[in-house]
Amino acid sequence: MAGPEHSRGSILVVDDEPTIGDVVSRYLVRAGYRARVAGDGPSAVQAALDQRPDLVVLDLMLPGMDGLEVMRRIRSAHSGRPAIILLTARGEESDRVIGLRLGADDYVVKPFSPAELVARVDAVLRRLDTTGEPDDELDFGALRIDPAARRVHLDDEEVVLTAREFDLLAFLAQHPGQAFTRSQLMDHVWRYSFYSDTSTVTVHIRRLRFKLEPDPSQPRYIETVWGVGYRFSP
Amino acid sequence: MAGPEHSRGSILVVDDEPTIGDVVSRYLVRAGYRARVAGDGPSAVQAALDQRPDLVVLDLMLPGMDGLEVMRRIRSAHSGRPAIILLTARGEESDRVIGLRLGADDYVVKPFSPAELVARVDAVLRRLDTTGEPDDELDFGALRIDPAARRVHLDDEEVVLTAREFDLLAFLAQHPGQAFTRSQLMDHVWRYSFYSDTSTVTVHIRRLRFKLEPDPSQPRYIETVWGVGYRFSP
DNA sequence: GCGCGCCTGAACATCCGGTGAACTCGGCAC
DNA sequence: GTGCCGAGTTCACCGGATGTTCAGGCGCGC
Repeated sequence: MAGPEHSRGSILVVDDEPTIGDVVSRYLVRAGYRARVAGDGPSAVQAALDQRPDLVVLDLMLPGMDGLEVMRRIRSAHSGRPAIILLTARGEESDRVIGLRLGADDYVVKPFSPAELVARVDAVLRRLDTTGEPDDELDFGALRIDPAARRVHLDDEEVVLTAREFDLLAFLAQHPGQAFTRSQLMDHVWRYSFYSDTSTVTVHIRRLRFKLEPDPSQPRYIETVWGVGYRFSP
Repeated sequence: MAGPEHSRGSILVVDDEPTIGDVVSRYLVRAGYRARVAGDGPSAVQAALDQRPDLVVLDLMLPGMDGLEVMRRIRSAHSGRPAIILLTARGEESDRVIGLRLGADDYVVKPFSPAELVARVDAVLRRLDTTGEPDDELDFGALRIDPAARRVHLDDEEVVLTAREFDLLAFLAQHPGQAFTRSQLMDHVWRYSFYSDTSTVTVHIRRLRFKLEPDPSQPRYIETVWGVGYRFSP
């Protein structure tokens, strides 16, 4: 789509080996992305917060901080945000599995070719389409949602939501009227590639209703779509 | 929650090594899918046409026909229908990249564990989810059907339908004027491979008519096609 | 007028979402 | 390090919503 001038998305590459980070980022730039490199865990977390990338390419073998730990921090800082592709060494089967459970969007086994990585990045971002939802404030009269500030107001009163609660509400509200299955919500809000149990969604919906709805047993904003899932009604 | 549902989808496994095909299909069946195995390219293409699987697990190394060629044929046969997961040997990296470019949904590198493959299958199918028609709103004047919201309006009045009722109506309306047998409706709406009794369809049609038709005994939208089944007339 | 197929009503079986509560895990204060 | 706390997850239970079955009667097409 957009030419090389207007970037296709911003990507953070985390690898302790400068050569790899360098080559990879160069390929990504050539493919039309904006790319940054971080060489260790702490600076990766920092960069993720500053830069707000759309995707992070993360080497699991990092000095100082475990790669999975980095991933968890990035995710928990802003629970839904960047997609993550893990780089794993051959045979780290357990790491792979753990990584995917923690919600990596994909992984690439080393050694890999830069072309393959780029293809993976393309695939993941294509699948997630929306290169990040817009951060415009959502105004539904009594209910106002500010994605940038991550605040919600109901009748000018602030409603304090947890990270997941906010992400869930924001996602639903960004697609008003559309019905989603619990699995879809898991995909978009939790970013889990593999889920065990969708009842987590149910519970979070309940808490949202408890905090938001005038009468939680008679929801006005978050409707149940029986046999399907939920729908936000403005 | 993911209990022993009806069937989660139909899968075609293509591998020239009987052992692999066998093990994989067994795991898939245990995970709740219907699975078929094909041992070579031509029969894979044939099976894909007959069976219309939701997903194809395709070994790239096939005797007789190149795996990528098989993939192309399957894809071109019916437009983009089945999702495709490629099995590739380590190091066949160019194939993998080409595969992804050609529109494979994922690939798994051999050797892989069956559990991992199943997880991948889950992920791909859930990601695509839609398992069906586009979400465009259907407008027939007084009757409007919104698949995304899963809502139906009749003369600007919302008609509340259950999940099955909605699916049935949406399917019929997506093929206006076309007559379907009860078995076909079972196939498409219920996704059963084997059904004992098609009278379920009859009952659901009745309820739909009751909710939709101005005069349910004189149906306007859902016509009976004697000796065949039903037809939606816009 | 006949027979098959469709409609009807209601009973029956099943599923699903809401709920409360327990449990895990990290973060934080001490 | 220890222990508390909050967020997130998991689980079992329950009641109502939903889906299925069935027998009888009616209507359609021949």
